[in-house]
Amino acid sequence: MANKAHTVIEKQEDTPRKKRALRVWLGLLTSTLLIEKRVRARFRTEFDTTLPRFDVMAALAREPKGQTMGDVSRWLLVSSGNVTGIISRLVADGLVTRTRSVDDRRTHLVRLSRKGQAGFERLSSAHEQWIRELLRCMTRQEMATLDELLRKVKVCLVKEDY
Amino acid sequence: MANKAHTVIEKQEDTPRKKRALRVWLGLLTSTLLIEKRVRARFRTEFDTTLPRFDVMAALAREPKGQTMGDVSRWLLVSSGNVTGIISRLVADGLVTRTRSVDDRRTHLVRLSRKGQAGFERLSSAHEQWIRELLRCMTRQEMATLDELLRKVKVCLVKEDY
DNA sequence: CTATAATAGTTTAAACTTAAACTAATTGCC
DNA sequence: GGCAATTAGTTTAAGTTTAAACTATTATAG
Repeated sequence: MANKAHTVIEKQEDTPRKKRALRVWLGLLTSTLLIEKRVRARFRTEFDTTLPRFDVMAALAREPKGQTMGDVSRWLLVSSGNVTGIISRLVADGLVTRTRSVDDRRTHLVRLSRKGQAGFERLSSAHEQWIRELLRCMTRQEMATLDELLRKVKVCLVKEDY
Repeated sequence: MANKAHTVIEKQEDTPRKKRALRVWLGLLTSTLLIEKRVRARFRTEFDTTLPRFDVMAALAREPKGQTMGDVSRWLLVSSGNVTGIISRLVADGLVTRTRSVDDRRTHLVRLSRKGQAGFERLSSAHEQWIRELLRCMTRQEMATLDELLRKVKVCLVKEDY
């Protein structure tokens, strides 16, 4: 973006190798944003809830026995303060229970309430259907390749930056 | 996530076709989040700025003659209220100028100031370098394929949901 | 045992984000 | 011309997000 003085037209084909990684990154970002926008909108209009709430509920649903705030924070890759806020609202709505652990009184055991479980199942199956529809025009092979490449990206990231 | 009662172990290989799209979506989300986290951290520690500020400056840099708030909002896929806030802070910092248009007095012409241009060039080249490093272990061919598939995802999205 | 370090969470301040309501200006229709 | 509909942008309220400071608890070192 800084030094394009030497080339008036910037076509996709002649992208210099320098910009290849940048182009992949922008592609990732845009695809993700577009899907996110649609999913957020449907959570709001069809279920009057939000994507972050769903994400936290999905994390909790993985462990019916319950888990700590830190588990949720690490799984979702967000800060612990962030989890505190969302969990608090879910608890206030009766969808989640939070109980102080007895053996380690620093930690809290959080889990979906019965109401939360039922709610999550409805959200989850709708969500899955939305994603399937959004990616409907991708072939099985394309999705497999994309999945594989994305997995490699994640491996790269862990390898590169510490 | 809802109905995994019939299978205790969930391996990646035997993911039912139902979950393929979901898996791709989670891969997209996670890769993007991981890169974003690293980029945010470096913008903060090395330049004391934020990713959204950079995004807006990058959008402005595309049009040295200036553009409207709406142009920026549409380019970045974010709400106009969002752009208003970020631009206001950039203006307050002397990095951006905002002038009311004469011919259509509803619109504002926004553009990088000289200081903003200079600042953006530094941010931009560092940013490009970070991304290149983060994706260093991806081969040229892998990046080309990934780029192509992501482009197709975007086409899908536009086609599917209106 | 006790002081220190490390850990789990919460709180706080600031920024980001959105949708919805709102203001101001322009366009279109008659 | 004049009024309705549209458009550009801002404002508002609520929620999300982060980093940093803080509290409470547990682990560790001597």
